[in-house]
Amino acid sequence: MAVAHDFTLGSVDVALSPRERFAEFLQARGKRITRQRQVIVDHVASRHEHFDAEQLLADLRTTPQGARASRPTVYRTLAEMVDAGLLHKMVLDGRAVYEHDYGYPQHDHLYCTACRILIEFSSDEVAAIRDAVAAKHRFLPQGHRLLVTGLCADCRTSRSKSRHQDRV
Amino acid sequence: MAVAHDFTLGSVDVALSPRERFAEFLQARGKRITRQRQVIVDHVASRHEHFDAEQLLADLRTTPQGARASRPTVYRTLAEMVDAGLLHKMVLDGRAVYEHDYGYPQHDHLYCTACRILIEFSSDEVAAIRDAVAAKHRFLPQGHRLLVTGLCADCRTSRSKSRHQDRV
DNA sequence: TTGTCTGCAAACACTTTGCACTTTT
DNA sequence: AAAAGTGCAAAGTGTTTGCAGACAA
Repeated sequence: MAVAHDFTLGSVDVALSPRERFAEFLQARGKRITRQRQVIVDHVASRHEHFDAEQLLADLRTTPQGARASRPTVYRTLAEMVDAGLLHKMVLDGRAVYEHDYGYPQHDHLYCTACRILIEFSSDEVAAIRDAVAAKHRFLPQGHRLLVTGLCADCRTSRSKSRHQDRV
Repeated sequence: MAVAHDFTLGSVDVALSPRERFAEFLQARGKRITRQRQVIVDHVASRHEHFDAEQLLADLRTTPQGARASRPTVYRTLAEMVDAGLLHKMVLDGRAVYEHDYGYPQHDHLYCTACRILIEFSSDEVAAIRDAVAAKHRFLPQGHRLLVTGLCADCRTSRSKSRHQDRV
Protein backbone atom coordinates (compact mmCIF):
# COMPACT_ATOMS: atom_id res chain seq x y z
CA MET A 1 0.00 0.00 0.00
CA ALA A 2 0.91 3.57 -0.60
CA VAL A 3 3.72 3.04 -3.03
CA ALA A 4 2.98 3.53 -6.70
CA HIS A 5 0.24 6.08 -7.16
CA ASP A 6 -0.33 7.78 -10.46
CA PHE A 7 -0.44 11.02 -8.60
CA THR A 8 -2.40 13.52 -10.57
CA LEU A 9 -4.09 15.17 -7.67
CA GLY A 10 -5.55 18.56 -8.20
CA SER A 11 -3.69 20.20 -11.01
CA VAL A 12 -0.08 19.28 -10.42
CA ASP A 13 1.41 16.20 -12.00
CA VAL A 14 4.20 14.43 -10.24
CA ALA A 15 6.22 11.48 -11.27
CA LEU A 16 7.38 10.06 -7.97
CA SER A 17 5.40 8.71 -5.07
CA PRO A 18 5.86 10.59 -1.80
CA ARG A 19 8.02 7.76 -0.58
CA GLU A 20 10.26 7.97 -3.62
CA ARG A 21 10.47 11.70 -3.50
CA PHE A 22 11.48 11.57 0.12
CA ALA A 23 14.10 8.91 -0.58
CA GLU A 24 15.50 11.10 -3.32
CA PHE A 25 15.60 14.07 -0.98
CA LEU A 26 17.35 12.09 1.72
CA GLN A 27 19.95 10.61 -0.57
CA ALA A 28 20.72 13.98 -2.06
CA ARG A 29 21.66 15.08 1.43
CA GLY A 30 23.58 12.04 2.52
CA LYS A 31 20.80 11.15 4.91
CA ARG A 32 19.71 7.60 5.44
CA ILE A 33 16.56 5.84 4.49
CA THR A 34 15.65 4.27 7.76
CA ARG A 35 12.74 2.05 8.66
CA GLN A 36 11.23 4.81 10.79
CA ARG A 37 11.37 7.40 8.04
CA GLN A 38 9.71 4.98 5.64
CA VAL A 39 7.02 4.13 8.12
CA ILE A 40 6.28 7.80 8.66
CA VAL A 41 6.14 8.82 4.99
CA ASP A 42 3.98 5.86 4.12
CA HIS A 43 1.61 6.48 6.95
CA VAL A 44 1.29 10.15 6.14
CA ALA A 45 0.85 9.40 2.44
CA SER A 46 -1.89 6.91 3.17
CA ARG A 47 -4.16 9.48 4.74
CA HIS A 48 -5.03 12.77 3.18
CA GLU A 49 -6.31 14.81 6.08
CA HIS A 50 -4.70 17.43 8.22
CA PHE A 51 -2.95 16.11 11.28
CA ASP A 52 -0.53 17.10 13.99
CA ALA A 53 2.55 15.40 15.39
CA GLU A 54 0.87 13.91 18.44
CA GLN A 55 -1.94 12.46 16.34
CA LEU A 56 0.55 10.82 14.02
CA LEU A 57 2.46 9.50 16.99
CA ALA A 58 -0.69 8.03 18.49
CA ASP A 59 -1.62 6.44 15.17
CA LEU A 60 1.76 4.83 14.88
CA ARG A 61 1.46 3.35 18.33
CA THR A 62 -1.57 1.34 17.22
CA THR A 63 0.31 -0.24 14.34
CA PRO A 64 2.01 -3.63 14.71
CA GLN A 65 5.54 -4.43 15.72
CA GLY A 66 8.27 -2.56 13.92
CA ALA A 67 6.06 0.03 12.25
CA ARG A 68 6.54 2.60 14.98
CA ALA A 69 8.69 5.58 15.78
CA SER A 70 9.42 7.62 18.86
CA ARG A 71 8.26 11.14 19.49
CA PRO A 72 11.60 12.80 18.69
CA THR A 73 11.83 10.85 15.45
CA VAL A 74 8.33 11.83 14.45
CA TYR A 75 9.07 15.49 15.01
CA ARG A 76 12.41 15.26 13.25
CA THR A 77 10.95 13.44 10.28
CA LEU A 78 8.02 15.81 9.90
CA ALA A 79 10.47 18.69 9.74
CA GLU A 80 12.42 16.87 7.04
CA MET A 81 9.26 16.22 5.08
CA VAL A 82 8.50 19.90 5.20
CA ASP A 83 11.99 20.63 3.90
CA ALA A 84 11.48 18.03 1.21
CA GLY A 85 8.36 19.82 0.08
CA LEU A 86 6.09 16.92 0.95
CA LEU A 87 4.23 18.65 3.73
CA HIS A 88 3.05 22.11 4.62
CA LYS A 89 3.09 23.21 8.19
CA MET A 90 0.78 25.76 9.73
CA VAL A 91 0.12 26.76 13.28
CA LEU A 92 -3.43 26.63 14.62
CA ASP A 93 -4.43 27.11 18.24
CA GLY A 94 -0.86 26.82 19.31
CA ARG A 95 0.18 23.58 17.74
CA ALA A 96 1.56 22.70 14.31
CA VAL A 97 -0.82 21.15 11.81
CA TYR A 98 0.48 19.45 8.69
CA GLU A 99 -1.11 18.81 5.35
CA HIS A 100 0.06 17.36 2.06
CA ASP A 101 1.93 19.70 -0.18
CA TYR A 102 3.16 17.37 -2.87
CA GLY A 103 0.99 16.83 -5.88
CA TYR A 104 -1.61 19.09 -4.34
CA PRO A 105 -2.66 22.43 -5.73
CA GLN A 106 -2.06 25.59 -3.74
CA HIS A 107 -5.04 26.34 -1.55
CA ASP A 108 -6.16 28.21 1.54
CA HIS A 109 -8.51 27.50 4.42
CA LEU A 110 -11.75 28.28 6.15
CA TYR A 111 -11.34 27.49 9.83
CA CYS A 112 -14.36 26.97 12.04
CA THR A 113 -13.64 28.32 15.50
CA ALA A 114 -16.44 26.21 16.97
CA CYS A 115 -15.69 22.70 15.74
CA ARG A 116 -12.19 23.49 14.50
CA ILE A 117 -12.74 21.89 11.15
CA LEU A 118 -10.49 23.02 8.35
CA ILE A 119 -12.07 23.47 4.93
CA GLU A 120 -9.87 23.92 1.88
CA PHE A 121 -10.54 26.24 -1.02
CA SER A 122 -8.44 27.64 -3.79
CA SER A 123 -8.41 30.99 -5.44
CA ASP A 124 -5.76 32.25 -7.80
CA GLU A 125 -6.98 35.75 -7.07
CA VAL A 126 -5.24 35.51 -3.74
CA ALA A 127 -1.93 34.81 -5.42
CA ALA A 128 -2.55 37.73 -7.77
CA ILE A 129 -3.15 40.10 -4.88
CA ARG A 130 -0.11 38.73 -3.11
CA ASP A 131 2.12 39.43 -6.07
CA ALA A 132 0.73 42.89 -6.61
CA VAL A 133 1.22 43.89 -3.00
CA ALA A 134 4.65 42.31 -2.82
CA ALA A 135 5.77 44.20 -5.90
CA LYS A 136 4.62 47.44 -4.37
CA HIS A 137 6.86 46.79 -1.37
CA ARG A 138 9.79 45.37 -3.33
CA PHE A 139 9.14 42.18 -1.39
CA LEU A 140 9.98 38.78 -2.88
CA PRO A 141 6.99 36.55 -2.12
CA GLN A 142 7.73 32.90 -1.49
CA GLY A 143 4.33 31.79 -0.37
CA HIS A 144 1.24 32.86 1.44
CA ARG A 145 -1.43 31.61 3.79
CA LEU A 146 -4.94 32.96 3.89
CA LEU A 147 -6.94 31.76 6.84
CA VAL A 148 -10.58 32.74 7.05
CA THR A 149 -12.00 32.21 10.50
CA GLY A 150 -15.67 31.95 11.33
CA LEU A 151 -18.40 29.36 11.67
CA CYS A 152 -18.96 26.48 9.32
CA ALA A 153 -22.38 25.66 7.87
CA ASP A 154 -23.13 23.18 10.65
CA CYS A 155 -22.01 25.31 13.55
CA ARG A 156 -23.68 28.53 12.45
CA THR A 157 -27.08 26.88 12.60
CA SER A 158 -26.61 24.57 15.55
CA ARG A 159 -27.66 26.33 18.72
CA SER A 160 -24.82 24.67 20.58
CA LYS A 161 -23.52 28.15 21.16
CA SER A 162 -21.26 26.51 23.70
CA ARG A 163 -17.60 27.27 23.39
CA HIS A 164 -17.34 29.51 20.38
CA GLN A 165 -14.94 32.41 20.16
CA ASP A 166 -11.41 31.22 20.59
CA ARG A 167 -7.96 32.28 19.67
CA VAL A 168 -6.59 31.84 16.20
CA MET B 1 0.81 60.63 28.23
CA ALA B 2 -1.35 58.37 26.21
CA VAL B 3 -4.70 59.44 27.46
CA ALA B 4 -6.77 61.70 25.27
CA HIS B 5 -5.99 61.08 21.63
CA ASP B 6 -8.31 62.20 18.91
CA PHE B 7 -7.98 58.77 17.44
CA THR B 8 -8.68 58.92 13.76
CA LEU B 9 -6.11 56.43 12.67
CA GLY B 10 -6.46 54.87 9.30
CA SER B 11 -10.07 55.04 8.31
CA VAL B 12 -11.97 54.17 11.45
CA ASP B 13 -13.08 56.85 13.83
CA VAL B 14 -13.39 56.05 17.47
CA ALA B 15 -14.60 58.12 20.31
CA LEU B 16 -12.80 56.63 23.27
CA SER B 17 -9.11 56.28 24.00
CA PRO B 18 -7.89 52.71 24.37
CA ARG B 19 -7.73 53.24 28.09
CA GLU B 20 -11.33 54.41 28.22
CA ARG B 21 -12.53 51.65 26.00
CA PHE B 22 -10.83 49.08 28.17
CA ALA B 23 -12.30 50.61 31.31
CA GLU B 24 -15.73 50.43 29.72
CA PHE B 25 -15.16 46.80 28.80
CA LEU B 26 -14.02 45.90 32.28
CA GLN B 27 -16.87 47.64 34.04
CA ALA B 28 -19.40 45.99 31.77
CA ARG B 29 -18.10 42.69 33.04
CA GLY B 30 -17.80 43.53 36.68
CA LYS B 31 -14.04 43.46 36.39
CA ARG B 32 -11.88 45.93 38.20
CA ILE B 33 -9.77 48.74 36.91
CA THR B 34 -6.51 48.02 38.62
CA ARG B 35 -3.25 49.86 38.50
CA GLN B 36 -1.64 47.00 36.56
CA ARG B 37 -4.33 46.93 33.92
CA GLN B 38 -4.00 50.67 33.44
CA VAL B 39 -0.25 50.48 33.20
CA ILE B 40 -0.50 47.79 30.57
CA VAL B 41 -3.12 49.48 28.35
CA ASP B 42 -1.29 52.76 28.53
CA HIS B 43 2.02 51.21 27.69
CA VAL B 44 0.59 49.28 24.79
CA ALA B 45 -1.29 52.33 23.53
CA SER B 46 1.84 54.43 23.63
CA ARG B 47 3.66 52.30 21.11
CA HIS B 48 2.26 51.27 17.79
CA GLU B 49 4.41 48.34 16.78
CA HIS B 50 3.90 44.62 16.99
CA PHE B 51 5.10 43.04 20.20
CA ASP B 52 4.88 39.86 22.21
CA ALA B 53 4.19 39.24 25.87
CA GLU B 54 7.79 38.82 26.93
CA GLN B 55 8.81 42.03 25.20
CA LEU B 56 6.08 43.94 26.97
CA LEU B 57 7.09 42.37 30.24
CA ALA B 58 10.70 43.37 29.71
CA ASP B 59 9.65 46.92 28.82
CA LEU B 60 7.61 47.21 31.95
CA ARG B 61 10.54 46.11 34.06
CA THR B 62 12.51 49.15 32.93
CA THR B 63 9.82 51.56 34.06
CA PRO B 64 9.90 53.17 37.51
CA GLN B 65 8.37 52.04 40.73
CA GLY B 66 4.74 51.05 40.62
CA ALA B 67 4.37 51.00 36.85
CA ARG B 68 5.06 47.29 36.58
CA ALA B 69 3.17 44.04 36.36
CA SER B 70 4.07 40.42 36.75
CA ARG B 71 4.21 37.89 33.96
CA PRO B 72 0.89 36.23 34.79
CA THR B 73 -0.81 39.59 34.91
CA VAL B 74 0.65 40.63 31.59
CA TYR B 75 -0.60 37.46 29.95
CA ARG B 76 -3.99 37.73 31.59
CA THR B 77 -4.39 41.36 30.63
CA LEU B 78 -3.33 40.85 27.03
CA ALA B 79 -6.01 38.18 26.71
CA GLU B 80 -8.57 40.62 28.09
CA MET B 81 -7.48 43.30 25.67
CA VAL B 82 -7.97 40.86 22.84
CA ASP B 83 -11.46 40.15 24.12
CA ALA B 84 -12.07 43.86 24.41
CA GLY B 85 -11.19 44.28 20.76
CA LEU B 86 -8.17 46.44 21.51
CA LEU B 87 -5.59 43.98 20.27
CA HIS B 88 -5.24 41.37 17.60
CA LYS B 89 -3.28 38.26 18.34
CA MET B 90 -1.43 36.18 15.78
CA VAL B 91 1.05 33.38 16.10
CA LEU B 92 4.41 33.67 14.40
CA ASP B 93 7.31 31.30 14.83
CA GLY B 94 5.69 29.74 17.81
CA ARG B 95 4.88 32.71 19.97
CA ALA B 96 1.96 35.11 20.08
CA VAL B 97 2.43 38.53 18.55
CA TYR B 98 0.01 41.36 19.26
CA GLU B 99 -0.88 44.45 17.32
CA HIS B 100 -3.40 47.23 17.73
CA ASP B 101 -6.87 46.49 16.55
CA TYR B 102 -8.76 49.49 17.80
CA GLY B 103 -9.03 52.48 15.59
CA TYR B 104 -6.91 50.73 13.01
CA PRO B 105 -8.07 49.63 9.60
CA GLN B 106 -8.15 45.96 8.70
CA HIS B 107 -4.87 44.91 7.15
CA ASP B 108 -2.65 41.95 6.40
CA HIS B 109 1.08 41.30 6.47
CA LEU B 110 4.21 40.61 4.53
CA TYR B 111 6.56 38.63 6.75
CA CYS B 112 10.26 38.46 5.98
CA THR B 113 11.60 35.05 6.92
CA ALA B 114 15.13 36.40 7.05
CA CYS B 115 14.88 39.40 9.37
CA ARG B 116 11.39 38.59 10.62
CA ILE B 117 10.09 42.06 10.02
CA LEU B 118 6.33 42.45 9.61
CA ILE B 119 5.10 44.85 6.97
CA GLU B 120 1.46 45.86 6.93
CA PHE B 121 -0.66 46.36 3.86
CA SER B 122 -4.35 46.55 3.23
CA SER B 123 -6.45 45.33 0.41
CA ASP B 124 -10.21 45.19 0.37
CA GLU B 125 -9.95 42.67 -2.42
CA VAL B 126 -8.92 40.11 0.16
CA ALA B 127 -12.11 40.68 2.11
CA ALA B 128 -14.09 40.40 -1.10
CA ILE B 129 -12.53 37.06 -1.94
CA ARG B 130 -13.09 35.93 1.61
CA ASP B 131 -16.77 36.70 1.46
CA ALA B 132 -17.22 35.09 -1.92
CA VAL B 133 -15.53 31.88 -0.87
CA ALA B 134 -17.32 31.81 2.46
CA ALA B 135 -20.68 32.18 0.76
CA LYS B 136 -19.88 29.29 -1.53
CA HIS B 137 -19.30 27.10 1.51
CA ARG B 138 -22.17 28.46 3.58
CA PHE B 139 -19.51 29.59 5.99
CA LEU B 140 -20.00 32.64 8.21
CA PRO B 141 -16.75 34.61 8.02
CA GLN B 142 -15.73 36.49 11.14
CA GLY B 143 -12.29 37.54 10.10
CA HIS B 144 -9.27 36.56 8.10
CA ARG B 145 -5.52 36.71 8.11
CA LEU B 146 -3.42 36.77 4.99
CA LEU B 147 0.26 36.28 5.63
CA VAL B 148 2.63 36.57 2.71
CA THR B 149 6.03 35.13 3.49
CA GLY B 150 9.19 35.88 1.59
CA LEU B 151 12.10 38.28 1.66
CA CYS B 152 11.86 41.99 2.27
CA ALA B 153 13.55 44.55 0.05
CA ASP B 154 16.64 44.67 2.25
CA CYS B 155 17.08 40.94 2.72
CA ARG B 156 16.56 39.97 -0.91
CA THR B 157 19.52 42.05 -1.98
CA SER B 158 21.81 41.54 0.99
CA ARG B 159 24.07 38.56 0.35
CA SER B 160 23.76 37.55 3.98
CA LYS B 161 22.11 34.42 2.68
CA SER B 162 22.67 33.07 6.15
CA ARG B 163 19.68 31.59 7.90
CA HIS B 164 16.82 32.05 5.54
CA GLN B 165 14.04 29.54 5.09
CA ASP B 166 12.20 29.00 8.35
CA ARG B 167 8.89 27.84 9.57
CA VAL B 168 5.85 30.03 9.52
C1' DT C 1 33.66 0.08 9.63
C1' DT C 2 31.89 4.61 9.74
C1' DG C 3 29.00 7.98 10.38
C1' DT C 4 24.08 8.78 10.77
C1' DC C 5 19.85 7.78 13.37
C1' DT C 6 17.13 6.39 17.12
C1' DG C 7 15.08 6.59 21.60
C1' DC C 8 15.33 7.90 26.20
C1' DA C 9 15.20 11.35 29.43
C1' DA C 10 15.91 15.92 30.26
C1' DA C 11 15.62 20.53 28.67
C1' DC C 12 13.03 24.16 26.33
C1' DA C 13 10.13 28.34 25.35
C1' DC C 14 5.95 30.12 26.02
C1' DT C 15 1.85 30.23 28.60
C1' DT C 16 -1.31 28.97 32.32
C1' DT C 17 -2.70 27.77 37.04
C1' DG C 18 -3.16 27.11 42.36
C1' DC C 19 -3.19 29.70 46.14
C1' DA C 20 -2.35 33.12 49.96
C1' DC C 21 -2.24 37.84 50.14
C1' DT C 22 -3.53 42.52 48.36
C1' DT C 23 -6.61 45.74 46.42
C1' DT C 24 -10.67 47.73 44.32
C1' DT C 25 -15.44 48.49 45.00
C1' DA D 1 -16.50 43.53 54.26
C1' DA D 2 -16.85 41.14 49.98
C1' DA D 3 -15.25 39.98 45.68
C1' DA D 4 -11.89 40.16 42.31
C1' DG D 5 -6.89 40.67 41.15
C1' DT D 6 -1.99 40.07 41.94
C1' DG D 7 2.37 37.70 42.21
C1' DC D 8 4.94 33.78 43.28
C1' DA D 9 6.20 29.39 42.26
C1' DA D 10 4.89 25.42 40.08
C1' DA D 11 2.59 22.97 36.46
C1' DG D 12 1.39 22.63 31.59
C1' DT D 13 1.77 22.35 26.48
C1' DG D 14 4.03 21.24 22.39
C1' DT D 15 8.57 20.68 20.70
C1' DT D 16 13.66 20.18 20.83
C1' DT D 17 18.18 18.43 22.37
C1' DG D 18 22.28 15.68 24.52
C1' DC D 19 23.99 11.44 24.30
C1' DA D 20 24.83 6.28 24.27
C1' DG D 21 23.58 2.52 21.88
C1' DA D 22 21.58 0.79 17.19
C1' DC D 23 21.80 0.58 12.41
C1' DA D 24 22.20 1.95 7.25
C1' DA D 25 25.70 2.52 3.82
